[in-house]
Amino acid sequence: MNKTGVFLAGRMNRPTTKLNTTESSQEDVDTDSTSTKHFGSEKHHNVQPDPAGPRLWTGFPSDVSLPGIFPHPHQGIIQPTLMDTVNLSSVPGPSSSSYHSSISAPWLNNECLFYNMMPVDLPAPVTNIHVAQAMGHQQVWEGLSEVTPHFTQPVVCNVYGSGQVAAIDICEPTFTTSHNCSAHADVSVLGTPSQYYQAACRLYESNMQPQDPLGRAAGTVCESEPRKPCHCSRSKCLQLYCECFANGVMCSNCDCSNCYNNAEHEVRRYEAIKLYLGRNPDAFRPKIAGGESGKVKGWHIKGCSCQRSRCLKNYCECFEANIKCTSSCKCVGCRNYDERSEMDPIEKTCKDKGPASVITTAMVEDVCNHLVAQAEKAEREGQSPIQAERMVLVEFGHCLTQIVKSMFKDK
DNA sequence: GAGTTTGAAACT
DNA sequence: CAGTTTCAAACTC
Repeated sequence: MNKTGVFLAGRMNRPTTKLNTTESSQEDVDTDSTSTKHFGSEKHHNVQPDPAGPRLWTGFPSDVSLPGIFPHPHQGIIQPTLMDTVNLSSVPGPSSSSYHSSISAPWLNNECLFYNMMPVDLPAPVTNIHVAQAMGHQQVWEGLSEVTPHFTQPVVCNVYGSGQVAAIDICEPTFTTSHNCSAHADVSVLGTPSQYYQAACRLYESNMQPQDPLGRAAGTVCESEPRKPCHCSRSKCLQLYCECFANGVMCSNCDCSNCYNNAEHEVRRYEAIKLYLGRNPDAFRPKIAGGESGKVKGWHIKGCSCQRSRCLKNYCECFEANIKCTSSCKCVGCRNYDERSEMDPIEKTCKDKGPASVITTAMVEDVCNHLVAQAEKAEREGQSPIQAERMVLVEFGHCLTQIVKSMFKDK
């Protein structure tokens, strides 16, 4: 069971492969075979490699000039007008869902994005710009948070079947409106899948560390705060059952057996990470939104599903996180509700509640804290008033997104 | 410490 | 998407 600080499981993009950590299938998850499988091999995705190379993107072609778009090969700007020109749903490919299998809208921190792409039949010439477009368009697709292109984190982009991957470190994001956004991108092609894994994991690890008051609670193997050891025996600590793995932490001083969540099993660990990110880009995100600042405790984005504990025992993720259940929860007979919010006095259930019970006072306080924190951050950094305002607005957008997701998750 | 209960994750 | 199984943490004795 995952507990406080464990990560959000949101919209699923289930692959056809399953994560199998049993002994009988260990080899399936090992080295080359899985690299091929998880990188969308021809076999797995029924896509034949293009003899001319990847059709979507292999980096910045030296002969492509994009004046005004990418000023130079390592400092690009994603133009807003271009973002609206590509409709991914209309792009032919083996699977429209697998084409843009994973890109997440960052919520609270600078964690790494893993972005997988299938080589599809895009009209030539296809350039890196299409990636930018795809990313921007996907952002628009994903919802409110996604239309705010807060690309503050590195992006690891894998072009399926191409044998090439790229790390995109996008910085200095700016935000104005959902149709007017830009981001500066530093893009470099990494090359082989193994390089991808290494880069992905580096970024994953580095960005899982606590970074700011709005960041996740979990750290990495190098975390400074003590962490409860896991006791996994069957999952090899490579499933989300394992708290360490779910928190993006390598097992250390745990009581687990047959653990693969360590540096000795990097490849397998990366495979698992990538698989879960492929299924769900938010797989390693905190389940508890906000709640890192002061007395405000945040809220459980997905909500609990308790049946018997009445949400009064630590079996309940909300209770254990010391937060109240909301209408996002599917619990029955809940006693862990915010008395300041509307709650069915008879059933004491969090089901089928309106926004009044979704937007709890804790949420409101939390949002306010976040906005203040953002303003203070801007002040510390000596940002201009306009930039400070922008930062606060971006943060507000993030908060709203989470609230909206909570409200409509089960609707 | 062993066994049971619980609910999230994984699977069908 | 609902039902079932698996898993590991929480809990009880």
